Amino acid sequence: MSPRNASTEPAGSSPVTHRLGDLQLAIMRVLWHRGESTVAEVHEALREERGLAPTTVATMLTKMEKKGVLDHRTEGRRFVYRPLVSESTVQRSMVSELKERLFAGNVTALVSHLLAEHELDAEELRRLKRLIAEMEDE
Amino acid sequence: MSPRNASTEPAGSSPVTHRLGDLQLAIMRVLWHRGESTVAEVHEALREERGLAPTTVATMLTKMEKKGVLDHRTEGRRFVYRPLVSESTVQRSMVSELKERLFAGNVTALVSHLLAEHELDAEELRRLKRLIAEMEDE
DNA sequence: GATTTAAAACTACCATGGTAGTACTATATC
DNA sequence: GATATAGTACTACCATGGTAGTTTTAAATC
Repeated sequence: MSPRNASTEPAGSSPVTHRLGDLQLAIMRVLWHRGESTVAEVHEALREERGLAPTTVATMLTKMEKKGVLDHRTEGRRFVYRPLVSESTVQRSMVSELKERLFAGNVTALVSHLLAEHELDAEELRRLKRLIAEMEDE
Repeated sequence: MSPRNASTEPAGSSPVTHRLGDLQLAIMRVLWHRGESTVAEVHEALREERGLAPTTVATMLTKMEKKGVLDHRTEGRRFVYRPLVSESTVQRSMVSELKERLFAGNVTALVSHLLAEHELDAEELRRLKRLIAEMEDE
């Protein structure tokens, strides 16, 4: 149940930008949750929220494999896909990109924006305050 | 010096997603800073960091105008462009999108991620704590 | 062994962002 | 008035994300 799945990070990987589109992210989410999945399983997992053709999912998986964010092995006649980049890596790189592009790299500006424009309730504020406090005494 | 520039927000505008690419953002930044600019001025402003052909900038401006994020008036034979969406609107919509896609809409999760993975120094932490405090007594 | 069938391979589109060359046009200049 | 010129218009390409149909292949079943 540990969120840090270091094994999904290849050692000497190229400086891939890990920028993923919407469907790609949805697919990765499935794989991150399940560890690995066949095309049919991914398709089924996305059925409700997207209702895509199975071939669409398969095509995307192929493209993503070429891109290096996932991998597959063969099991009988099915492909079993597995993520090659961790969720936190993708989060880090996509958040960094946004931070750079939209806030000139200023983390504080981004956090301020979040506090000001994305309503947090009292509970959430308290939780964040605690988090910052923990951050501080380290 | 007020960051809330409501005048750049059209009243009954369509629910445009305000998703901008990298160059588009760079161009908007120029316009946000200068208020308005000719093609040549935008081109010049981006010369150092990008070194694009003038026509590239012009083409992009045309595409962006069709998309509705900016506008132009004619001055002599030059076009003078002006933003139609404010920086904070674009920030809000792009940050929201990322939050949705990557953190299942959970603001706190995103902020936590920022605190954990994007090193803030003591000063920044203090500033954020103050911000949260202000947020709380309102 | 013949046939159904499930799975991947291949191919094809479309939209958008990014990049830029070429064509046109209307001033400014000689 | 002819010409140089500055600016926009038009056209074209490429990459990537998204979507899916058609073809091939190999295994399962009769």
